Amino acid sequence: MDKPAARPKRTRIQREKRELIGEAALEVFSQHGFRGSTIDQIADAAGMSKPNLLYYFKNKEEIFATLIHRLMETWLAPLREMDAAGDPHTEIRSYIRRKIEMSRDFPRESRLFANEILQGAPRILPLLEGELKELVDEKAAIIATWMRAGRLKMSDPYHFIFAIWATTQHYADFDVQVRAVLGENRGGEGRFEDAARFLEGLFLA
Amino acid sequence: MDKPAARPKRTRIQREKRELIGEAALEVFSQHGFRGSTIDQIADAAGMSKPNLLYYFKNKEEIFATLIHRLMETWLAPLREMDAAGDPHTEIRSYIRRKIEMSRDFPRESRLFANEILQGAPRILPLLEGELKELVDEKAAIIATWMRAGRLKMSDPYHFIFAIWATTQHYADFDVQVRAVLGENRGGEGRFEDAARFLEGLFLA
DNA sequence: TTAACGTTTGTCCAAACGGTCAAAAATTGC
DNA sequence: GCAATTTTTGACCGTTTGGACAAACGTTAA
Repeated sequence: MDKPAARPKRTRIQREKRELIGEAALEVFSQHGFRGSTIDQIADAAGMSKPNLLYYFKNKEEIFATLIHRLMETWLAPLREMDAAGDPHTEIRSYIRRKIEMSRDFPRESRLFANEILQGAPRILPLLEGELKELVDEKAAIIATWMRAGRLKMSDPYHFIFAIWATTQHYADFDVQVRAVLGENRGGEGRFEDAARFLEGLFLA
Repeated sequence: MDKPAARPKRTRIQREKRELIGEAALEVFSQHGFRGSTIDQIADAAGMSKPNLLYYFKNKEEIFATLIHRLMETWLAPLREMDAAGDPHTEIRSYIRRKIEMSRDFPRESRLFANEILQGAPRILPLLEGELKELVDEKAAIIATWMRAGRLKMSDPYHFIFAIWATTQHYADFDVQVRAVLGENRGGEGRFEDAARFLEGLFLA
């Protein structure tokens, strides 16, 4: 078994700077992808020189890996909260709400994640096959129970979850397209609220 | 007004080679994105030398632009076919079918497109605001008519279309994740058929 | 045969990029 | 105040990359 690579003790400055770099890297990576981003761009965005940045992260890969692994937790949190003991409609509704809010408030994170998956998830495939699959298996089972009990319209719980992911994240990942199509009038901030209402209707018919 | 840049007359070899390069470029670009792909990779995939490739396309940008513009037509075709005179349920069902089939049969095209949008659609934004918006406006109006006539469940026609896009394309763009979650048993080719059935149920409830 | 034209390649270049290093500057602990 | 340690930087290096170019090769038709 691998030890979890004893976390190096860090100074206050190190913690702060790594945080600052993470924020800058999120901005840059989410806009240009891994290969499209340069260390210089990230260093600029973080207000420091390239060698200085490389004092805190040993290379570009490590910045990206740190970012995306931290992101996975945030990303799965809403699904984790889905409670077997709760009311099905309420649970699904608030899951959709939370996911739409994440698309509205953290579009960069969503795009970073989408980018990684699009490229074949080279860095997080094990997490998808392990942690994510287990979580989805668990929640799909709950949803299946709800459906069998007649408390939710019958359908395939896995594809049900996929559909919620796809539709909610669409508003972050394909934001440009959504705004282009909605145009001036309806493309404002209200689009997230409209989307949320539409999706509740769709999934809780 | 701009003239449409009088198309240069091409020899048979030029047409064939440009086609060959397009196919190779689709393979490479859809896997690594624009910045992540090199002209050398594309040339290799097309079985020719880099200078040879650059004899047919003046630079990397032109290869990509040609690809994505050609792609747009294919991509919008299914929506174009939606017929106001047809039966609403039949029309929607076959639209979903066609879109799922495209995800299954042309995942590279889907990913290339997703990549472009994710980066902010730098090369096709005008098309999204023009041609695409017009098409969607037209079809959303048809759907709205169907809804008002009680022939389709009432909802927001724009978000209805977005949801179909998001869910169907999800099976191409997030394929790795879908397969990771479904696992060995259900992750086989049958997943597209399962998805199609699920989505018909979802959208035509 | 040869001139004209289309195609292919080896070689080369400048810029961009990821990353190193040693030395300077700032901070911390005593 | 001073030594030890941490942080920051300018200069530098090797590699990759997009692209240019001229020369060679092939094809066609008078």
